Amino acid sequence: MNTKFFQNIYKHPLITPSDLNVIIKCHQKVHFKKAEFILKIGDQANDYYLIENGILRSFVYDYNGNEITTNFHCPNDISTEYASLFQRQASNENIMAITDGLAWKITYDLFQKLFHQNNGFREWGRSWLSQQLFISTQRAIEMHTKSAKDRYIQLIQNNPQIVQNAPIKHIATYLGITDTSLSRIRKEIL
Amino acid sequence: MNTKFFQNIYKHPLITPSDLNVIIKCHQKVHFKKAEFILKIGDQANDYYLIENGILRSFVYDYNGNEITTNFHCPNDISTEYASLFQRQASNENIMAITDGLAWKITYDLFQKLFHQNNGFREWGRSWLSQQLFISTQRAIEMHTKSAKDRYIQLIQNNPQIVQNAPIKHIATYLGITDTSLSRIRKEIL
DNA sequence: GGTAAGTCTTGCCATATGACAGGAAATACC
DNA sequence: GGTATTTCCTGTCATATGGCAAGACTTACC
Repeated sequence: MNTKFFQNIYKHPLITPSDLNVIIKCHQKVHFKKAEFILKIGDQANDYYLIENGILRSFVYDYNGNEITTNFHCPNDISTEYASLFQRQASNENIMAITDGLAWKITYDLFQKLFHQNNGFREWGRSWLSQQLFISTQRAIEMHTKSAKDRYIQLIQNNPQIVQNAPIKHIATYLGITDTSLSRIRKEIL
Repeated sequence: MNTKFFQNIYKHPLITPSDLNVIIKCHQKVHFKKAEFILKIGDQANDYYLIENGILRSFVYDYNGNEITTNFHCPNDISTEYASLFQRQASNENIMAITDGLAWKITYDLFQKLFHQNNGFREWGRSWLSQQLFISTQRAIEMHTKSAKDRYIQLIQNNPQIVQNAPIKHIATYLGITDTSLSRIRKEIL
């Protein structure tokens, strides 16, 4: 059990070391394999995953049935479908592994218990949600203030592991373009 | 004091009528005027607003200094900058009134108090945040799966009040296009 | 090792949107 | 009421990206 790993994710001034121990105990080790589904559209998310290594990807389908990658989840990220987990609804996203990997999952019930029992965890939870909201808003803004090329360069700089491991077609839809265009952008960058 | 108004916003199975009364008492009436700043970039958000009537708009600046509208806030919406309010940081968005209006605000301290004292309010809060996150994600997806024209038509259908009250340039940046293009789209739709 | 399946690149042409600038129309202001 | 300001529309041309299809290349599999 790698305490540093959890410490890094559950970082909040109100979470004490003994809180952290309680929190850690609520997690369960999970190995995942490339191409494995972690969550399917229509199912209810029952847990969230702290990724220790490997990469996940969440995606939806557009009106033509094409996969649109909405997010990549890398080591030290938390992966889940918020609306499904926290509002107990059917998921509207798929989550699938694009590499083999290792994660720690926590169930909704245990999350719920911690959330109500532990003040620090509660604050952390709210802060994390609002942080995710901020990231999501930023992304929406960059989707139309930056060119596809700039967004790709930014991805290379911030998440080289994604660029190295994910197939071009998934990166392309994440960037909001076709694989054809991304291929041209790559050529241009060289 | 319009109870129905609050009831509609603070709708959650775990919020009892007496909870609701406590919650309502924490709010304070605020009138706002067209072009008034509710929040400025760099300031810390200290409250959130339940809008009873009128429209607010939040916006950022792109790398060229142009205003980009990130959101409109209509009657029965809650308006704030989440990251600033909940993570006690400087805001990275401006919020400005585009019409005169009336809102009810609640301060961070009172929100915080309710959040820790009241189970139903806490659940509502988390549910609301994850709902916002869902909306934000949906918007990011639609920004590249739908054409600007479709997004505009959708806006007309879902939020006619915005189309009627906001100047074209603000609607355009919200849709991710220029006012020139929006003008052409409007012409085409007729 | 050979076939099949999937992945990436490239060429051609179409289209949506942007940049800029001029003008019309509406609105604000003294 | 008249000037200034803002808002909106429109024309021309440039550019980014898409759609489609062919081919090269890689990977998986029996």
